[in-house]
Amino acid sequence: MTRKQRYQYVIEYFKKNAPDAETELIYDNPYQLLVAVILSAQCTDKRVNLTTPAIFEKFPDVASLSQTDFEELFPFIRSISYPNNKTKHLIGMAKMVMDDFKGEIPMTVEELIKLPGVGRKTANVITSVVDQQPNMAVDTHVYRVSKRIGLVPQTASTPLAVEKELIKNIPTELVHRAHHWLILHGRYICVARNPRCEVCGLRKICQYFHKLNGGIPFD
DNA sequence: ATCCCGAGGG
DNA sequence: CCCTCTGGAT
Repeated sequence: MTRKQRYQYVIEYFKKNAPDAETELIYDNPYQLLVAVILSAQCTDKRVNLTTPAIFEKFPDVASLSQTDFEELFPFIRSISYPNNKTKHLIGMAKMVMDDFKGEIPMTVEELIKLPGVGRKTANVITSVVDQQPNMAVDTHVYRVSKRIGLVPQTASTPLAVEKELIKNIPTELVHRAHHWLILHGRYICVARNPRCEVCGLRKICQYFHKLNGGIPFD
């Protein structure tokens, strides 16, 4: 099976069997989305949603967030992974937006990754969701699933390499939906440990499944 | 007990 | 490339 055929198969599958999201990050504007995504590392959306309302009430915009300090913000972040780092990142991010970007959250990947706490994955989320740019955020789910089902060569060993490969092969108009599909498939079916291959409609073309089963297809 | 929905730093 | 940060989910 060629790579192109593989993509066609996977896209057709997801078009017919789009996974449903149980929880999504809750936000009203780009500022809130940026804060939520920074907080989401190694943490469920559900838990992030539990903490953000209080943060958004106390700090309704970048300007107010830029004026707080560690002691004031930390309690809001306390129950999320890496609270020390994330508290510093949020304040640093807000200060830089005020000082270097005139209080407006920048909307290019190159500018966004200059912000503390914002790496390539976060920058791709912001630009694609807020500005509909055809960017692919490669988090651990997208990375794992893409490699398992063979959308990218096994030699693609970094998130950036996987991102380039996916962007090269997925039609621009489908990038946003494909991102969603891969995330949710990874979150609910193709989980890191003990993937639920028995309920996965992609196992027929899945290299990882075949490897787990000694190269013998399930059906 | 062990793993996990990134980023920064050495 | 490796390590660290960390609480919560399971």
